[in-house]
Amino acid sequence: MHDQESSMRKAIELMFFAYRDFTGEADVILNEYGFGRAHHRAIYFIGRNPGMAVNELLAILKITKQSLGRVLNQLVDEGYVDQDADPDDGRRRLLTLTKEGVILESLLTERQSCRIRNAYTQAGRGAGKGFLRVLEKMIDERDAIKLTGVDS
Amino acid sequence: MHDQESSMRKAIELMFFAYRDFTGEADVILNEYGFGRAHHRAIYFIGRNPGMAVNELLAILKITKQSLGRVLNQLVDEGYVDQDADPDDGRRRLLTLTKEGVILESLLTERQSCRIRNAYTQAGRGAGKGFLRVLEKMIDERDAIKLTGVDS
DNA sequence: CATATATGTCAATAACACTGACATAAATTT
DNA sequence: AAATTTATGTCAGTGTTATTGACATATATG
Repeated sequence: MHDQESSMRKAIELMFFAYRDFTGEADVILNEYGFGRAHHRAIYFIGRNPGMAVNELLAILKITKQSLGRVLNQLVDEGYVDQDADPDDGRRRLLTLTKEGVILESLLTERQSCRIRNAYTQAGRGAGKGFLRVLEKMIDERDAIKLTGVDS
Repeated sequence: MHDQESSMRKAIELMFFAYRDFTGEADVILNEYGFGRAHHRAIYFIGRNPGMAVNELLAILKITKQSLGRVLNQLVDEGYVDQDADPDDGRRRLLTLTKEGVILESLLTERQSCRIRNAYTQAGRGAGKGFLRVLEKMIDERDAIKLTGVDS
Protein backbone atom coordinates (compact mmCIF):
# COMPACT_ATOMS: atom_id res chain seq x y z
CA MET A 1 0.00 0.00 0.00
CA HIS A 2 1.25 3.41 -1.06
CA ASP A 3 4.93 3.00 -1.89
CA GLN A 4 7.62 5.48 -1.00
CA GLU A 5 7.46 7.30 -4.32
CA SER A 6 3.75 8.00 -4.36
CA SER A 7 3.98 9.13 -0.77
CA MET A 8 6.68 11.61 -1.74
CA ARG A 9 4.65 12.83 -4.70
CA LYS A 10 1.73 13.34 -2.40
CA ALA A 11 3.89 15.55 -0.20
CA ILE A 12 5.27 17.49 -3.15
CA GLU A 13 1.80 18.20 -4.46
CA LEU A 14 0.46 19.16 -1.07
CA MET A 15 3.27 21.65 -0.70
CA PHE A 16 2.37 23.17 -4.05
CA PHE A 17 -1.37 23.47 -3.49
CA ALA A 18 -1.16 24.38 0.20
CA TYR A 19 1.37 27.13 -0.37
CA ARG A 20 -0.59 28.54 -3.25
CA ASP A 21 -3.86 28.67 -1.35
CA PHE A 22 -2.11 29.88 1.79
CA THR A 23 -0.57 32.87 0.02
CA GLY A 24 -3.57 33.33 -2.26
CA GLU A 25 -5.60 34.29 0.77
CA ALA A 26 -3.36 37.29 1.41
CA ASP A 27 -2.92 38.08 -2.27
CA VAL A 28 -6.57 39.01 -2.59
CA ILE A 29 -6.33 41.58 0.20
CA LEU A 30 -3.00 42.93 -1.04
CA ASN A 31 -4.47 43.40 -4.45
CA GLU A 32 -7.05 45.80 -3.06
CA TYR A 33 -4.22 47.89 -1.68
CA GLY A 34 -2.28 47.77 -4.95
CA PHE A 35 0.41 45.68 -3.36
CA GLY A 36 1.91 42.31 -4.20
CA ARG A 37 3.50 39.43 -2.40
CA ALA A 38 6.79 41.28 -2.09
CA HIS A 39 5.10 44.03 -0.11
CA HIS A 40 3.53 41.44 2.13
CA ARG A 41 6.86 39.87 2.98
CA ALA A 42 8.35 43.26 3.81
CA ILE A 43 5.39 44.27 5.95
CA TYR A 44 5.35 40.94 7.70
CA PHE A 45 8.99 40.93 8.73
CA ILE A 46 9.04 44.60 9.68
CA GLY A 47 6.00 43.96 11.84
CA ARG A 48 7.70 41.00 13.38
CA ASN A 49 10.98 42.86 14.00
CA PRO A 50 10.12 46.51 14.60
CA GLY A 51 13.16 48.74 14.17
CA MET A 52 15.06 46.33 11.97
CA ALA A 53 17.58 47.73 9.48
CA VAL A 54 17.32 47.46 5.72
CA ASN A 55 20.27 45.10 5.62
CA GLU A 56 18.64 42.69 8.01
CA LEU A 57 15.49 42.62 5.93
CA LEU A 58 17.56 42.02 2.82
CA ALA A 59 19.27 39.08 4.51
CA ILE A 60 15.96 37.48 5.37
CA LEU A 61 14.26 38.03 2.04
CA LYS A 62 17.33 37.23 -0.05
CA ILE A 63 16.48 39.72 -2.75
CA THR A 64 18.58 42.58 -4.09
CA LYS A 65 18.42 45.98 -2.53
CA GLN A 66 17.08 47.35 -5.81
CA SER A 67 14.14 45.00 -5.60
CA LEU A 68 13.52 45.77 -1.98
CA GLY A 69 13.98 49.48 -2.70
CA ARG A 70 11.05 49.58 -5.06
CA VAL A 71 8.79 47.83 -2.60
CA LEU A 72 9.98 49.80 0.40
CA ASN A 73 9.63 53.15 -1.34
CA GLN A 74 6.04 52.36 -2.19
CA LEU A 75 5.30 51.30 1.37
CA VAL A 76 6.90 54.46 2.77
CA ASP A 77 5.25 56.74 0.20
CA GLU A 78 1.84 55.32 0.92
CA GLY A 79 2.30 55.54 4.65
CA TYR A 80 2.60 51.93 5.75
CA VAL A 81 6.26 51.98 6.80
CA ASP A 82 8.45 54.52 8.58
CA GLN A 83 12.19 54.87 8.01
CA ASP A 84 14.18 56.58 10.75
CA ALA A 85 17.91 56.97 11.16
CA ASP A 86 19.43 54.82 13.87
CA PRO A 87 20.48 57.20 16.70
CA ASP A 88 23.55 55.02 17.32
CA ASP A 89 24.58 54.67 13.68
CA GLY A 90 23.37 57.38 11.37
CA ARG A 91 23.88 55.24 8.29
CA ARG A 92 21.27 52.71 9.27
CA ARG A 93 17.60 53.30 8.50
CA LEU A 94 15.42 51.55 11.00
CA LEU A 95 12.14 50.26 9.69
CA THR A 96 8.86 50.25 11.57
CA LEU A 97 5.24 49.91 10.60
CA THR A 98 3.03 52.98 10.84
CA LYS A 99 -0.39 52.70 12.43
CA GLU A 100 -1.75 51.96 8.97
CA GLY A 101 0.95 49.39 8.45
CA VAL A 102 0.11 47.60 11.67
CA ILE A 103 -3.52 47.42 10.66
CA LEU A 104 -2.71 45.91 7.28
CA GLU A 105 -0.17 43.50 8.76
CA SER A 106 -2.66 42.30 11.35
CA LEU A 107 -5.31 41.81 8.73
CA LEU A 108 -3.01 39.69 6.59
CA THR A 109 -1.52 37.69 9.43
CA GLU A 110 -4.89 37.09 11.02
CA ARG A 111 -6.24 35.77 7.76
CA GLN A 112 -3.40 33.33 7.33
CA SER A 113 -3.44 32.32 11.00
CA CYS A 114 -7.08 31.50 10.64
CA ARG A 115 -6.36 29.09 7.82
CA ILE A 116 -3.66 27.40 9.84
CA ARG A 117 -5.79 27.16 12.96
CA ASN A 118 -8.59 25.58 10.97
CA ALA A 119 -6.20 23.12 9.41
CA TYR A 120 -4.85 22.19 12.85
CA THR A 121 -8.32 21.58 14.16
CA GLN A 122 -9.38 19.47 11.23
CA ALA A 123 -6.11 17.54 11.15
CA GLY A 124 -6.55 16.43 14.74
CA ARG A 125 -4.38 16.12 17.80
CA GLY A 126 -0.64 16.21 17.38
CA ALA A 127 -0.79 16.95 13.66
CA GLY A 128 0.24 20.57 14.19
CA LYS A 129 3.34 19.49 16.10
CA GLY A 130 4.41 17.16 13.32
CA PHE A 131 3.66 19.78 10.71
CA LEU A 132 5.94 22.30 12.40
CA ARG A 133 8.72 19.81 13.02
CA VAL A 134 8.83 18.64 9.42
CA LEU A 135 8.74 22.16 8.00
CA GLU A 136 11.56 23.11 10.33
CA LYS A 137 13.74 20.29 9.05
CA MET A 138 13.04 21.17 5.44
CA ILE A 139 14.76 24.49 5.89
CA ASP A 140 18.41 24.98 4.99
CA GLU A 141 20.76 25.54 7.91
CA ARG A 142 21.61 29.05 6.81
CA ASP A 143 17.93 30.03 6.70
CA ALA A 144 16.99 28.34 9.95
CA ILE A 145 19.04 30.96 11.76
CA LYS A 146 16.59 33.62 10.64
CA LEU A 147 13.84 32.01 12.66
CA THR A 148 13.94 34.11 15.76
CA GLY A 149 12.95 32.75 19.13
CA VAL A 150 9.79 30.70 19.66
CA ASP A 151 10.99 27.16 20.16
CA SER A 152 8.60 24.38 19.30
CA MET B 1 4.47 29.81 27.26
CA HIS B 2 4.23 30.55 23.55
CA ASP B 3 0.86 32.13 23.04
CA GLN B 4 -1.42 31.45 20.13
CA GLU B 5 -0.18 34.36 18.09
CA SER B 6 3.53 33.59 18.21
CA SER B 7 2.73 29.98 17.43
CA MET B 8 0.87 31.10 14.33
CA ARG B 9 3.70 33.40 13.34
CA LYS B 10 6.08 30.51 13.70
CA ALA B 11 3.98 28.48 11.29
CA ILE B 12 3.71 31.35 8.82
CA GLU B 13 7.46 31.83 8.78
CA LEU B 14 8.16 28.14 8.48
CA MET B 15 5.90 27.99 5.46
CA PHE B 16 7.80 30.86 3.87
CA PHE B 17 11.30 29.53 4.46
CA ALA B 18 10.47 25.86 3.90
CA TYR B 19 8.74 26.52 0.61
CA ARG B 20 11.54 28.71 -0.60
CA ASP B 21 14.25 26.20 0.18
CA PHE B 22 12.11 23.34 -1.08
CA THR B 23 11.65 24.92 -4.50
CA GLY B 24 15.13 26.47 -4.51
CA GLU B 25 16.58 23.00 -4.70
CA ALA B 26 14.87 22.38 -8.04
CA ASP B 27 15.42 25.92 -9.27
CA VAL B 28 19.17 25.37 -9.40
CA ILE B 29 18.80 22.35 -11.67
CA LEU B 30 16.17 24.01 -13.85
CA ASN B 31 18.43 26.97 -14.33
CA GLU B 32 21.06 24.74 -15.93
CA TYR B 33 18.45 23.68 -18.46
CA GLY B 34 17.34 27.24 -19.11
CA PHE B 35 13.98 26.54 -17.51
CA GLY B 36 12.10 28.15 -14.65
CA ARG B 37 9.60 27.15 -12.04
CA ALA B 38 6.75 27.25 -14.52
CA HIS B 39 8.45 24.59 -16.63
CA HIS B 40 8.92 22.48 -13.54
CA ARG B 41 5.26 22.56 -12.66
CA ALA B 42 4.29 21.57 -16.20
CA ILE B 43 6.83 18.73 -16.32
CA TYR B 44 5.82 17.52 -12.91
CA PHE B 45 2.10 17.26 -13.60
CA ILE B 46 2.53 15.82 -17.08
CA GLY B 47 4.82 13.20 -15.58
CA ARG B 48 2.28 12.47 -12.93
CA ASN B 49 -0.64 12.28 -15.38
CA PRO B 50 0.74 11.01 -18.69
CA GLY B 51 -1.64 11.72 -21.55
CA MET B 52 -3.41 14.59 -19.84
CA ALA B 53 -4.97 17.30 -22.01
CA VAL B 54 -3.91 20.93 -22.07
CA ASN B 55 -7.16 21.97 -20.42
CA GLU B 56 -6.61 19.67 -17.50
CA LEU B 57 -3.13 21.04 -16.95
CA LEU B 58 -4.50 24.58 -17.11
CA ALA B 59 -7.09 23.72 -14.47
CA ILE B 60 -4.43 22.42 -12.12
CA LEU B 61 -1.94 25.22 -12.60
CA LYS B 62 -4.54 27.98 -12.68
CA ILE B 63 -2.63 30.09 -15.18
CA THR B 64 -3.79 31.40 -18.53
CA LYS B 65 -3.33 29.36 -21.66
CA GLN B 66 -1.05 32.08 -23.00
CA SER B 67 1.28 31.60 -20.08
CA LEU B 68 1.18 27.86 -20.35
CA GLY B 69 1.59 28.10 -24.11
CA ARG B 70 4.95 29.77 -23.85
CA VAL B 71 6.21 27.19 -21.37
CA LEU B 72 4.77 24.24 -23.23
CA ASN B 73 6.16 25.35 -26.58
CA GLN B 74 9.63 25.56 -25.11
CA LEU B 75 9.32 22.12 -23.57
CA VAL B 76 8.05 20.63 -26.83
CA ASP B 77 10.67 22.43 -28.97
CA GLU B 78 13.49 21.25 -26.76
CA GLY B 79 12.23 17.69 -26.70
CA TYR B 80 10.97 17.24 -23.15
CA VAL B 81 7.27 16.96 -23.90
CA ASP B 82 5.25 15.32 -26.69
CA GLN B 83 1.89 16.58 -27.89
CA ASP B 84 -0.34 14.10 -29.71
CA ALA B 85 -3.90 14.43 -30.86
CA ASP B 86 -6.39 12.42 -28.84
CA PRO B 87 -7.59 9.57 -31.12
CA ASP B 88 -11.08 9.92 -29.61
CA ASP B 89 -11.28 13.71 -29.87
CA GLY B 90 -9.07 15.31 -32.44
CA ARG B 91 -9.24 18.71 -30.77
CA ARG B 92 -7.49 17.58 -27.65
CA ARG B 93 -3.71 17.45 -27.50
CA LEU B 94 -2.53 14.83 -25.09
CA LEU B 95 0.67 15.62 -23.25
CA THR B 96 3.35 13.14 -22.32
CA LEU B 97 6.97 13.39 -21.30
CA THR B 98 9.63 12.26 -23.76
CA LYS B 99 12.47 10.05 -22.57
CA GLU B 100 14.42 13.25 -21.89
CA GLY B 101 11.46 14.68 -20.04
CA VAL B 102 11.19 11.65 -17.81
CA ILE B 103 14.86 11.92 -16.93
CA LEU B 104 14.55 15.57 -15.98
CA GLU B 105 11.35 15.01 -14.07
CA SER B 106 12.90 12.16 -12.10
CA LEU B 107 15.92 14.24 -11.29
CA LEU B 108 13.81 17.09 -9.94
CA THR B 109 11.35 14.93 -8.07
CA GLU B 110 14.10 12.78 -6.58
CA ARG B 111 15.86 15.86 -5.32
CA GLN B 112 12.77 17.20 -3.62
CA SER B 113 11.79 13.79 -2.29
CA CYS B 114 15.17 13.52 -0.71
CA ARG B 115 14.65 16.75 1.19
CA ILE B 116 11.27 15.57 2.42
CA ARG B 117 12.57 12.15 3.44
CA ASN B 118 15.39 13.75 5.39
CA ALA B 119 12.97 16.09 7.09
CA TYR B 120 10.72 13.17 8.03
CA THR B 121 13.63 11.29 9.51
CA GLN B 122 14.88 14.22 11.52
CA ALA B 123 11.41 15.21 12.66
CA GLY B 124 10.81 11.80 14.16
CA ARG B 125 7.99 9.29 14.27
CA GLY B 126 4.55 10.42 13.28
CA ALA B 127 5.64 13.89 12.26
CA GLY B 128 5.27 13.09 8.57
CA LYS B 129 1.67 12.00 9.11
CA GLY B 130 0.82 15.24 10.87
CA PHE B 131 2.63 17.26 8.26
CA LEU B 132 0.56 15.72 5.46
CA ARG B 133 -2.71 16.01 7.32
CA VAL B 134 -2.26 19.70 8.09
CA LEU B 135 -1.16 20.56 4.56
CA GLU B 136 -4.19 18.73 3.22
CA LYS B 137 -6.53 20.79 5.36
CA MET B 138 -4.88 24.03 4.33
CA ILE B 139 -5.97 23.47 0.76
CA ASP B 140 -9.17 25.01 -0.61
CA GLU B 141 -11.95 22.54 -1.35
CA ARG B 142 -11.85 23.25 -5.05
CA ASP B 143 -8.13 22.48 -5.23
CA ALA B 144 -8.25 19.41 -3.05
CA ILE B 145 -10.12 17.67 -5.85
CA LYS B 146 -7.01 17.87 -8.02
CA LEU B 147 -5.13 15.62 -5.63
CA THR B 148 -5.50 12.33 -7.39
CA GLY B 149 -5.58 9.05 -5.52
CA VAL B 150 -3.13 8.20 -2.72
CA ASP B 151 -5.08 8.50 0.47
CA SER B 152 -3.13 9.29 3.58
C1' DC C 1 -25.48 24.14 -40.52
C1' DA C 2 -24.83 26.50 -36.36
C1' DT C 3 -22.70 26.42 -32.18
C1' DA C 4 -19.66 24.98 -28.63
C1' DT C 5 -15.21 23.24 -27.33
C1' DA C 6 -10.08 22.70 -27.27
C1' DT C 7 -6.30 24.72 -28.58
C1' DG C 8 -3.07 28.14 -30.34
C1' DT C 9 -1.29 32.71 -31.21
C1' DC C 10 -0.55 37.88 -31.54
C1' DA C 11 -0.02 42.13 -29.03
C1' DA C 12 0.28 44.93 -25.09
C1' DT C 13 0.99 45.26 -20.17
C1' DA C 14 2.46 44.46 -15.35
C1' DA C 15 4.80 42.64 -11.12
C1' DC C 16 8.83 41.19 -9.44
C1' DA C 17 13.01 39.91 -9.82
C1' DC C 18 17.87 40.46 -11.77
C1' DT C 19 22.88 42.81 -12.93
C1' DG C 20 25.94 46.60 -13.12
C1' DA C 21 27.26 51.10 -12.10
C1' DC C 22 27.38 54.94 -9.42
C1' DA C 23 26.28 58.29 -5.38
C1' DT C 24 26.11 59.67 -0.60
C1' DA C 25 26.57 59.79 4.22
C1' DA C 26 28.40 58.04 8.25
C1' DA C 27 31.50 55.09 10.70
C1' DT C 28 35.96 53.01 11.18
C1' DT C 29 40.75 52.34 10.38
C1' DT C 30 45.28 53.84 9.49
C1' DA D 1 43.09 64.12 8.81
C1' DA D 2 42.83 61.01 5.08
C1' DA D 3 41.51 56.68 3.33
C1' DT D 4 38.55 52.94 3.55
C1' DT D 5 34.53 50.37 4.66
C1' DT D 6 29.69 50.07 5.55
C1' DA D 7 24.73 51.06 4.92
C1' DT D 8 21.79 52.76 1.98
C1' DG D 9 19.78 54.59 -2.24
C1' DT D 10 19.18 55.17 -7.14
C1' DC D 11 19.60 54.98 -12.31
C1' DA D 12 19.39 52.21 -16.38
C1' DG D 13 18.65 48.04 -18.72
C1' DT D 14 16.98 43.25 -18.77
C1' DG D 15 14.39 38.81 -17.98
C1' DT D 16 10.75 35.67 -16.34
C1' DT D 17 6.33 34.83 -15.36
C1' DA D 18 2.25 36.21 -15.28
C1' DT D 19 -1.84 39.06 -16.97
C1' DT D 20 -5.91 40.70 -20.50
C1' DG D 21 -8.09 41.00 -24.90
C1' DA D 22 -8.69 39.65 -29.48
C1' DC D 23 -8.69 36.53 -32.96
C1' DA D 24 -7.84 31.99 -35.65
C1' DT D 25 -8.51 27.10 -36.45
C1' DA D 26 -9.93 22.51 -36.08
C1' DT D 27 -13.08 19.35 -34.35
C1' DA D 28 -17.21 17.84 -32.09
C1' DT D 29 -22.06 18.17 -31.10
C1' DG D 30 -26.96 19.50 -31.37
